[in-house]
Amino acid sequence: MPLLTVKQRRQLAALATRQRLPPRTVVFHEGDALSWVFIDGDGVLKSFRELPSGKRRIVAFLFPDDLFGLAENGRYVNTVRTVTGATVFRIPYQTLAAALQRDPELEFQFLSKVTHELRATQRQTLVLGRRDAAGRLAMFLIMLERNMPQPRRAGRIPVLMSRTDIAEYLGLSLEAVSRATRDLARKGIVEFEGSHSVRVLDRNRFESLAEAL
Amino acid sequence: MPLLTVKQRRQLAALATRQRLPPRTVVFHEGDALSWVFIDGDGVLKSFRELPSGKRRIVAFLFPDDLFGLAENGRYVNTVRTVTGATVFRIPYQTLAAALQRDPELEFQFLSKVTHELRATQRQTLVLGRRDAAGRLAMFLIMLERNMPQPRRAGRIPVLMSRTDIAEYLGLSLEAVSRATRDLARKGIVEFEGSHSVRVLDRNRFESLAEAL
DNA sequence: CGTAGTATTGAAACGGATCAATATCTGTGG
DNA sequence: CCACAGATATTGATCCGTTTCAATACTACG
Repeated sequence: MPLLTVKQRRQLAALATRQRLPPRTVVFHEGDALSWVFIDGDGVLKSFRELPSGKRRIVAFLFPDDLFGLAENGRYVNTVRTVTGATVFRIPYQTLAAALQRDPELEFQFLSKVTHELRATQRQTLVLGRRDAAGRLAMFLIMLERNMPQPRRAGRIPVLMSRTDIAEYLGLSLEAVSRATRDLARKGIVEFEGSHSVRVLDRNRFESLAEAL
Repeated sequence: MPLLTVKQRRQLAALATRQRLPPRTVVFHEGDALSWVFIDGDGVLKSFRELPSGKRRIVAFLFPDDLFGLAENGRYVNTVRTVTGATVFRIPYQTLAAALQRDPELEFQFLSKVTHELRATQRQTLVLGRRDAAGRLAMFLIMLERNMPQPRRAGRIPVLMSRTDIAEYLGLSLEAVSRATRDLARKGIVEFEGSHSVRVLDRNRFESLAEAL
């Protein structure tokens, strides 16, 4: 997933409004009328659904350049909320639809982005198919590593979200996530520096655990 | 998801090759070089991945009008194989890419299709997030019902795939699927007529079970 | 009609959920 | 700057459902 090209940025800038959002800000709610489509310029957000039982399932974490604002029948499908502070680009849906009809190249960028989201979601179904908490966590950490901004310092992965968020994403209880982190550390595969930074100690075992199932 | 319009069919017909495939035919393998993009015209297919452990995870079932042939770095991401006999439309990737650059309206149809696949995959993550086999199965059956061809005869849902396929899709063991079907039947929620057709007996309990988690 | 794949059922063990108690972190106001 | 409160995280003990292993039944196709 390359960053946006200069040209794309220019095209988008003409259509979009840039917006700075503090942490824990709701961008839109599930069921709201579709009015804008968004691109994450910077920061992490989560896209989730509230279930009838009161539980919450995070469908995706959104990283820079990710497209979001998926709708069905004119209504957003998920709620989106910032995790960290974030900058988003907001494009009125009607404006976007019109621009896409006019500009096939721009449209192709959007097609690529949606395809990218599709691949990411398919990968998540693989994660959720696993039965073991430690394996799911390892896959999650690798996903974070892939989405890490530039300076990837030797095996140090920043974990911007809470344990609860991770649990809701991995389909595990908070406790299971906590225990899985402890287990990975105990086995000497990773090391936690505070609860929001991980360092990979044994890359081989880390990756083979992730690819195990 | 509406069927293709007459116009779309005409556009596609100009680009695509129609192909009739017997049951259990591999369309392409994970890792093969991307050469065509496909649309299911008729019949059911499965898109899956072989895991290092030898296990298999079905990422999606494909129903009429579904687009498939997702690739990354020029290689297919999943293996696709027919479940029933099927008719597929096969479009050379290069031809398609060129056509999309020329025809924004056609491109928009593809954008819609990919978006549709994305929604479907997100729904599946919700299914996989559940812990109870019976609930997952109920959601699966409702998904089948939604994708059923025209003549939806009073609560009778044809189940074209094997128990094993269902298990690989739901992230359960074969045995768990078997027991879940038995449980749904025992509770009088559905009734099986042979193992490849279900009749919904108690629509209310059926749907509330599916929406439970 | 037989055989190979497919499905069902039972018994036991494992792993995660849940409940509950305690610990740690974060941000706010005194 | 420190103390406090609320949220977040860790750890322990028990329970429950699914996996696994194993044996048997079904069914579809040649």
